[in-house]
Amino acid sequence: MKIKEIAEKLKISPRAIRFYEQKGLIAPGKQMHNQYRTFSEREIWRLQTIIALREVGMPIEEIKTVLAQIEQGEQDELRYYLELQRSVMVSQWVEMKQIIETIDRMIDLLQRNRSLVLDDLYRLAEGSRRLRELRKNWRDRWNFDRQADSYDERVRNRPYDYEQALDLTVEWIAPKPGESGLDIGTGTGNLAGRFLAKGIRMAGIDQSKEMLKQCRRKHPGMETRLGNFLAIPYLDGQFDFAVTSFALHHLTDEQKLLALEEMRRVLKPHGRICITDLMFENERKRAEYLEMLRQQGNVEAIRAIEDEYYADRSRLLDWYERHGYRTRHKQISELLHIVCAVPVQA
Amino acid sequence: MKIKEIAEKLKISPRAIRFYEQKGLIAPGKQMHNQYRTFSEREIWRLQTIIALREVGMPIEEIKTVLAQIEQGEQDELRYYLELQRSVMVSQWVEMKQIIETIDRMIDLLQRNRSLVLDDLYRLAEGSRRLRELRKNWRDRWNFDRQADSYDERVRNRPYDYEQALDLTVEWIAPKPGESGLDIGTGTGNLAGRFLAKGIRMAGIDQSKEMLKQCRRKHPGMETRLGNFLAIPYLDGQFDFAVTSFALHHLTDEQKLLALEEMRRVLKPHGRICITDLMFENERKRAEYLEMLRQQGNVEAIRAIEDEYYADRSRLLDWYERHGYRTRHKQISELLHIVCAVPVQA
DNA sequence: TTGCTCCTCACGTCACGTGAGGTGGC
DNA sequence: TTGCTCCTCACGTCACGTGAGGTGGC
Repeated sequence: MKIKEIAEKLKISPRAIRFYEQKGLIAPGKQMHNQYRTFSEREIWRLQTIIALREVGMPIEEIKTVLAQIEQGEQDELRYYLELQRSVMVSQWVEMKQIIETIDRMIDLLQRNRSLVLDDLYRLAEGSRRLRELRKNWRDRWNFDRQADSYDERVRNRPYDYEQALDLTVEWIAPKPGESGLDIGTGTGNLAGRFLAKGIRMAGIDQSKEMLKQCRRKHPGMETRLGNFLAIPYLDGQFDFAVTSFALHHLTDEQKLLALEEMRRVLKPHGRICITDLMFENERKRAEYLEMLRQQGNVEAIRAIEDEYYADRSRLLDWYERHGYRTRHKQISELLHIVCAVPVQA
Repeated sequence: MKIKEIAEKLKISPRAIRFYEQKGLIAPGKQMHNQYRTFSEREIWRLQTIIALREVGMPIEEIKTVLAQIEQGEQDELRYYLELQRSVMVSQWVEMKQIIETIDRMIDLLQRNRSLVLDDLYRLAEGSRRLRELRKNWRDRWNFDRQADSYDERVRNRPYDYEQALDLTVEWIAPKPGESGLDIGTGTGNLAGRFLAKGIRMAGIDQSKEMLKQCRRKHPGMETRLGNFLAIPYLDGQFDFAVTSFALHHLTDEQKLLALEEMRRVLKPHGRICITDLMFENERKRAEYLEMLRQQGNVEAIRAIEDEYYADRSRLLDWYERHGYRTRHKQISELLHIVCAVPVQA
């Protein structure tokens, strides 16, 4: 088959095909005397795969990697790359929605004021940018992939009442038969597993591929997706409840609020949220606690706290109140709290 | 002020500022001997405006136009360009959601099949592309802006029972106090006006700026937005009902189904939809009608029909059924039908 | 003299689109 | 000879990022 023929068959341009060749994704044969390209069956399925992956926005270099892995029989990698691509697209999708909301506010502003309010427009843009950067700055600072093997063990050795907290989380959520829930930052699935044991359908997201691998091994019935807390890889309104344990302290307080918004987005209208994590009652308690550690000379503990972002519980409660939730909370141990929220029925 | 100072103040790069100068958006003074740029108050507010509009994705050439118009006192144009930008962003947002759904399906496929199914992936991508092109191919073929002045008059002269159809639409929707509705392709607001008269909050979208201008004049209390039927410029779940009259026949039958999906997206869970438009009961009736016209030698009427896309009512009803709606319909005159749909309560 | 700020080219990004100019087979 | 398909450069896109190499003022 010559280039024009497949170009028409696959509905792409000959130029695109040549470009893929130039980038090393395909290597069609060339006729000796006139350099015409000839395409074999193998080149054609390669092209089809390229087109399929380009359609969902995957960059050419990544497609190249995927093709090589397929040829080596490592076909599971394809799924991984698609999951990665999904999380990229969801991030953009969430950002785009935020931009649309910003435009809405700008137009609203122009409509309400008779005089021109360019200053206010600029201020709206500044807010929008700040949100964008909050999202962008959330990176995998802690290298979860390498932690995956030893995670369960390390967590078990922690001084707080891990098991008890997870049990209470399930109790407070009180899942009903037929409901389905989402566990944000599911890790190896310790919290989600408790819901699964009660026959509840569960999905879990995590930023670490390795964590999810272990999670799938431990809980084959669970759906797992690779994704970002600030751009949860689900469309709107899918779950009856969302839970998260020992994950949110990786986000700054501002990012935590974005994460709450994201949780709300993927929940059904009356979906409930439960956060089980390390936190302080408020800023004052945090200061007092740090002061105590300083007097004890416990430099290690101080560093541990300052390295992450233990929540300010009062800010969480405040957010819930402003967004029409009724909350319930309990301090499990020195640093461990549970905060559960249910929307007030309209 | 020198370049580094404002760059820091406005949180952009000096390079960006120079670039805006090169593109003619700003013209800072330059010091004689060393060519250093100096920025006056005027340049600073220009920069702020540029930043605000860039933040929402407006291209530089458009920003240039907007800036020129603001300086000439035509400040209403800014709102128009923001509306345009919103409709662009919403289109991309809707497309991106579709791509995410395609990725979801691809991953699902890979999970379910043990062997590699590259063929099926390609087929999914083909479907995705087809939808993209359906959206893209929808253009303003009829130049509504120029029709705006004479629209009401021309419509009134049409042979079908315009007024009666609109009245029945309102009756069937049966709006309750406190509800809010959306009129797709509102034109000069003739249908929306009937709801407004009953004290119902209404929003209207149209592809024509001029139509909307007239609409706003006729109905000051109505919210109007510039936008595309296939990417309605509202976020999800905003309205109790959606109506559309004499608009959908500008879309092909396939595009009509996309438009229905878009309507459903912006409706609350139990939102209802009413379509009042030119259509045929089914393909057979359409053929018979055209045959009749042919026998009458009515070339004019045949051309009018073939130039647009009168709906196939059976396909609409079919779509509603598959998506869980109960429908009710009536033929008003030879070509004019009303189809009303309410979701079956779960 | 050194460090700092500013300047002007000019190439790179990403996935192609779009010519220009030329060759081989019917 | 003419028309068609194919080929290889090579520049353009969009909004900047990133040097390189150089100048003016303290």
